[in-house]
Formats: sequence, structure tokens, C-alpha cells
Amino acid sequence: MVYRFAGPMNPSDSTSAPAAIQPDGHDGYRPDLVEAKWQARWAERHTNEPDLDGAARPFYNLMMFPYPSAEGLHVGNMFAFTGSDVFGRFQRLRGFDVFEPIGYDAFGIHSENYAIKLGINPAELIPRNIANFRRQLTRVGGMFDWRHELSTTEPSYYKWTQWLFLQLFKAGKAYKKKAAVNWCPNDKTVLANEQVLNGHCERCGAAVEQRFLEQWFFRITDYAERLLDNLDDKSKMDWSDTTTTAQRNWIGRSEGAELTFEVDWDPDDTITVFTTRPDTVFGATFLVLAPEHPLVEQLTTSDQRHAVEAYRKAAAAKDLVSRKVGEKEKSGVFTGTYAINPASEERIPVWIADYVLMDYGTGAIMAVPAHDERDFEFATKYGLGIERVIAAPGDDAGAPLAQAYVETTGATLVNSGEFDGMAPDKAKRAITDWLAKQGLATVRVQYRLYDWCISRQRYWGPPIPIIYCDDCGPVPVPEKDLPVILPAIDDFRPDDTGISPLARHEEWYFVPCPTCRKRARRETDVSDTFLDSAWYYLRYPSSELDDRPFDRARTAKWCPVSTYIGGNEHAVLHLLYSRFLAMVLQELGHVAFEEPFRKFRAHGLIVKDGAKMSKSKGNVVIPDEYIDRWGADSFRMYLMFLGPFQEGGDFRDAGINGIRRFLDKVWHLVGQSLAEGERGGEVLRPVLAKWHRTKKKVTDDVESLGYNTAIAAMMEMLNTIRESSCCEHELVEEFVVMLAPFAPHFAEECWERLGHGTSVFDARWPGYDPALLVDDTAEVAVQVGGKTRGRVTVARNAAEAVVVEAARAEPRIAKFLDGKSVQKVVYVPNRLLNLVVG
RNA sequence: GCGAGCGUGGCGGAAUUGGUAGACGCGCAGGACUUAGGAUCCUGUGGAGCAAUCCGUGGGGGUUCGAGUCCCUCCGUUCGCACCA
Repeated sequence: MVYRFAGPMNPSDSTSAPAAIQPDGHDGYRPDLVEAKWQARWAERHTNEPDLDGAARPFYNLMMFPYPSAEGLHVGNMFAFTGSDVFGRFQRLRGFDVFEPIGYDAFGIHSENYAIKLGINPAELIPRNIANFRRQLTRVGGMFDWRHELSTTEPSYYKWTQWLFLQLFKAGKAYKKKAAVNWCPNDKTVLANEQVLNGHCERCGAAVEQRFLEQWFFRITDYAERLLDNLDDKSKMDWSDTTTTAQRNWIGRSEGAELTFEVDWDPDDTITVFTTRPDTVFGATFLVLAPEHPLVEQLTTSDQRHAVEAYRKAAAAKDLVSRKVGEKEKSGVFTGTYAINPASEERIPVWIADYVLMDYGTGAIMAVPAHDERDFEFATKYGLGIERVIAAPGDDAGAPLAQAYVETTGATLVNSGEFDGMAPDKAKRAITDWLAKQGLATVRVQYRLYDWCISRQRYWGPPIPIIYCDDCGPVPVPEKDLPVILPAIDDFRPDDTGISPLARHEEWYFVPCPTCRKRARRETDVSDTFLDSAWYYLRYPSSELDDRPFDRARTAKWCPVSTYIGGNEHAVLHLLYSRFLAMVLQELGHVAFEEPFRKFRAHGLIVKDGAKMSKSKGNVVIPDEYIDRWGADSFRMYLMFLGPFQEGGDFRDAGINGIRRFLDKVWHLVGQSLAEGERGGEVLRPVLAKWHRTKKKVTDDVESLGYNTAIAAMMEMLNTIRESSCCEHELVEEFVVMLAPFAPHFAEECWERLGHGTSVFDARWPGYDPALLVDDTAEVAVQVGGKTRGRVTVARNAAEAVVVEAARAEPRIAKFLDGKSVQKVVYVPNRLLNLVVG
């Protein structure tokens, strides 16, 4: 590139700058033609199909795959995909071999419910939805490698989902146990927790019940510590803080102790509780067990039996969600039995109450009403003892409590025997050690995380590949017999039994036992959709292979995923399950890494009228009409310009034409550059500096997903170019390259007009010269007493004295200094001068 | 209730992380070119004021030469989690 340095521009000359670029308005940019042309070319030329086996610089650019709804791809999906695609194209221009696959997460209860409503089998419905999504995804111009498109509902995919289940089963990581599910008696179906609103079915409003069914679980809790520790390992995971924080909270590690309480009528019978506050054990005035606790039966005395039975029954009838989030009013009943507090040796009553959950800790607690809000509320309601054992600095040991005192900092123990005066944090350990010596305590780490229930008593999912034989027990389906095909049946609607519809189909249900060949029965539950999506990134690179789930060499080349972009609504479940599976697969020797996503960034959510887009709210915006009117490139760029990509925002269409105008102007600039030929070659020094600053800013911003400001910087640059009537050929070319991630078809067409026979994505991202980033003069703001009073233009890095003199010479500034003396001078070179006056 | 985030013109949003608040775009106003313009091109556009100037980043207080940015406090709002012992 040849630049002529014309020195600093004289501002007074700028008034004469002519509008060198005349619009013609008619033979201009036609997005419909340009986009169709390039989409066809990309397909013909295999532009977006990297050599998966031989790529020199592989970059796996993954976006969360969509659920192919009947309404079609909406603006929220397009926002997310475009943001990811911009990044992929940027990396391509930086010389990486980018693999950007796409697929469909099409199993699950949403599809099934919709199919039930229409009375059409989802197996018929889903392909139509997918065809529509494929059409839309092509239109929006993503650089998808269509050779590797997949759907989780294809037998060629779910064969391997089932294979995955078998690997976990064989490794002892899958097991079956009875667990509660939400049951809607009206829809006769199992509901997910999020489908229960205030104890009622989301769809029909019927009160939801609790049922106990045998379910398959994966032992994710075995990995709690690793899942937690890796979050802090930057060499394995570069994730946004909001996401790692959410995972940390979900895993919910807490340190404490298990304490043993003897039952007063028989020291051999004991109740074990988990507590994070062993320091308060002297204040434990009663015990509470979960109603389902197995010891309740033997602890209940005959005169309390009736009340206890009634309470347990009532608790069981409540559905899971209202038990957890419904009425907060505490309730419970006395079992009639007493236990001995191991510290105070007091005799304390044993109660049951549904505020204690069976699936956390040991299902039993020691209640310390003085220092726990829930226990305080319960003790107050039932007139149980409240014994203070922690005192704040000024408090008297005997002072009564109006509410639970839960602070620990600065406080000390009281009424706790030899531990009086100790700080709670120290006492936790001291008391645990003291009780441990008597065999009554063990240190314990507890997690909030629970095992992953993968059973769904539904139709639309991959059948769990297990066969039950009366003689052999549960037998895994031999791998050679996979996939267990989900049969095409008409009556896929769930019924009152709580058993999957598949059980009604004898020809499918009964099979010979793989081991002894006797008649046996298939597992009729299907697996959770989160299992489908927990490994799809492994399948993409190997999707054409039908003899293995993922090829070892391909996986080693492309995984872990380089950059993964998706919604924060999956911050916990999807991302945690994927991490868990990767750890298991690594242990079993199938993959070489334990963290599947090297870099993860959450995009923001596009809402409409303040609400998430959903069909039920009737606020779904479909991109097609906007693409028809403005073109995919304008719409892509508009979505990226709306606001920060990682924050999202409210969708409105005001302003798309601003982007379209910008592209029109670039179109004309390209034409102008061609018409001017070599004569367009003069770039004034200030324009040149601005250009290099722009290249730096756009590079940095795109790198950090700051798309809105990157676009703003390009707009600013275009304004500068037009003001200075510059259309130097190479500058225009570089400008087109920088625009390409945002407006790929447009950039291709401009690139071709500029005389290139190859794709713009085979060009290189422009570099910048750090030496040219700055002008040789600087405008320094001048403050008097902290208020900005004017500005002076001085040489770059001018000495303080020079700037002060220049400031004093400026009448608008000088008048604020009249009759005052300068007490202090604060000078920030090239930025600001503050004259502090007396 | 707990946790995380956010609050800036008529609107979407910028602000090198303590240094010229409002970049860029929309909208709006005036003008140019037009048979016409919902096209295009100039110019202007935080509020008040004729002006000098003053006031302005949810409210109040503080630190600092200097605060949208840091600290305290209150209000509003969004998103998670939800009796986790």
C-alpha cells in the first residue's frame, strides 16, 4: 500500500471537502441477488467444508444447536447463531481451518406435547420442522458445514446415545432407584419440574401429585469435586464468570460434620445428622427427620403413631415442587421419642417435618433454633426450647432472642462448657474433634448436587437399551444390536399407569433375553434430552461414520471445542452434564480430555416487549420477513449492532435501515474506488492514523465479542473516509475484509467487484501498524478547578509547561484564571490539564 | 429470602477502567436536489437560558485536583436458586 503523507489536515480546509461519492440509487446493492448467488457458490465450491483429517490449524466453532420448533427459527436463535458465526468467520480470516457444524435437538417433551396436540406422530412432524429450519439457517448465511448436519432423532445418532448409556452402565455409573416424579392426573403424564407452576400443571392447571417410580440415574455426584475444581483451572476452561458462578452454586459444596445422637431408650439406636454448624451443638434442643426417613417407623411411639402416619401421608401427597417452594409455613409432628444431645447430654425430642429433605445430607438435622431461622420458626410455633450458644460482642449469654442469631464474625461461644469464649470458626473444628474422639462425629463435605435422573416415562426419546429377564436381571442390549429403534406407533400418548406408551406394544416390549434367550421385557423408559445434547459436539466431526460414535483421530484433532457460544439458561444443566460425560469418557479411555469446551461465552437473550419469545405469549418474531425486506446481511449486522452481544436486549425493528444505508455507502465506495483506479491512492496522515486505530479496535472488539462497538468503529471510519474523499484501493479492500464476518454475502460480492477470483474468506484479516495509531498532535482538555473550560491542541507528548502556557493564552480559559493563583497542576499527557486555583 | 447483574438524551447504546459524558445508529428539525420522495446529500440535535453561563449518568451521602466509573446507604428492575441444615 502506498501512502502519501500529507501532514496534519488544516481544519479550515475541511469545509471544501466535496461529496465525491454520488449515489445513484438504482444500480446499487441488491441483497436478494447477492445472497442467493453466494449461497449457491459456497455450496458449489465447498467453501465452508474444512478438511477434517488434514486441517493444519483446526478451530472448532460451536454454537448450541436449536430445538426445531414448528414456528421456525426466531430472531432470538438468529441473534445467537449470527454472533457465533461472526466469530467463526473472524477466525477463518485469521487463518484457521474453521469447522462450524449445525444440528437439531429434536427429541423431548416439547415435540411430543405438540405432536399430541396435532395428533400426528412426532416422527412425521419433526422432519418438516427441520426442513424449515435448514432453509432458514441457509438464508441467514452461517458458514455451516452441511456435510455434518445431524439430528438427535435419527437412529444413526441415537444408536450412539444408547451406546453411551451402555458404557456408563458397564462402568457402574448408571443405576436404578425409586424416586419421586411429578405426575399430572389430568394429562396422565410425568412432568419436568419446570412444567409445574405453583403445584399445578403448566398446561391444564390440574393439581400435580407425587409418584414414586423406578428410575435410571447417572452418578454425577461422584464427580462433584472435580467438576468444582476444574472451574478454577484456566488452562482447561476459559468460561465467563457468570456461568462458573452458577455452576459453583449448583454444585453447592459445604463443609461440616456428621454428628451421632443416641436414642434415649436404647444407646444402640442412633440418629445421624449433617450440620455445617457443629459449633452450635450445645444449642441443639430437638432433632428433625424428613417424613420419609427410614428410622421414623421404629422411632414412633404408639400414642404418636396415628399423628405421624397422617403427617407422612399428607407429605407424600404433596407434589415435589409445592413441597419445596410452596407454603413456607412450617409444620411437623412429634414422634414421641427423645434423643440425647452428645454435647450437653440433655434429653431432646425427635420430630418429623417436611422442611427437612430426605435427599440432602442424612435426611435428619439437629435443630438449633437460637442460630437458625428455620429452626427458630419451628421452635416458636411448637413451643420448643431455644438455647443461646453464640453471643455477639456486646450480648449477654443469657439474653433472650427475638430472632435467630446467625452471624459468626466477631461472636463467641457461650453456654457451651469448656468451649465458652471460643470463636465459632475455631469451635467448629474443636467440637468436631472432641466428639470424634468419642466416636460421635466425622468431618464431612456435602454437595447440593444430586445424581442425574435420565429416565423419562414418555415416548419421544431414545429407548434405554436394557432388557429385564426374570432369571438374569437387567441385561444390557448387546452393542451389535444397537440401535434399539423407537417404534413408529399411533398411540404414543401417555396413559394413567405412569408407564411409557412403549409398554403397550407387545411385539416391541417382549424380546428374548440376550443372555439366556428366555422371554424378557424391554426397558420402556426413554432417556432425557439432556443426554442427547451432552455429547453432540463429539458426533459432529465424525457424523458420517456409522461404525463408531466418534473417530479417535478426528476427535483428537478437533476437540475439545475451541469456542462454544450459547444461552445462559443452559449454564448449569447442559454444560454440567456435558462436562460430567467427558470426564467419564476420559476415564474409560474414549477421549483424551476431561473438559469439553475450552472457551465458553454466554450470549444475551433477545426479548420482545420485555418477555422471552414464546408461542404462548404470541411474541415470536420470525426473521424471514426482515430478510425479505432488508437482506440477511443487513439483518445480521443489525442484530449485532442492537447492543452488547453478551447482554442481549429488547427486539425492535427501528433502525435496520441505518445498517442498510451503511452497506449502500460501502457499496458505492467500492464502485468509486474502482472508478478512480490509481488516483484514489492518497491517504492523508490523520485518515491513516484513524484507519490503523480502527483496525486495532475492530480486531480487539470482535475478539472479545464486542460486535456493537466494532460496527460503530467501522461506521466512524466510513464517515472519515467520505469526509476526506478517500477511496484508496487497498484501504477499501481491507475495509471489505473486516466487514465480511458481519455481512458475508455482501463482502464476497464487493471482493469480486474489486477483482478477486477467490472467496473473501481466503483473504487475510488486515493487520495494523502500532506506530501509526497516534496522531502527531493531541487535543488536551483544560480544566480549571476540575471543571472543563476549554481545550488546546499541542504537539504529542508536549511538556507540561508548554501546555500550561497554551492554556493561559486561550481567552476562554484565561478568564477563569483572572485574579486567582494556581495552587496545583495536574497533567495527564495528551489528555488533560487541570489547573487547581486558590 | 439468598446469589449474580443492570439503572446514562425522545429511543438502542458508547465512554481507553478514576481523566473532554452522550461515540455510532435510530428518531426528530431545518436546508439542498427533485414532478414527487418513506430515496439521496448537507446542517443541527442532553436540558434550561437572548447570552455569559448554569444544570445534568436512579435518589442521598462520602473519598479525590477530578467520579457514569471507587466506598456507604436507599429505591427501582432483570435473571438464576429456592426450607441444602
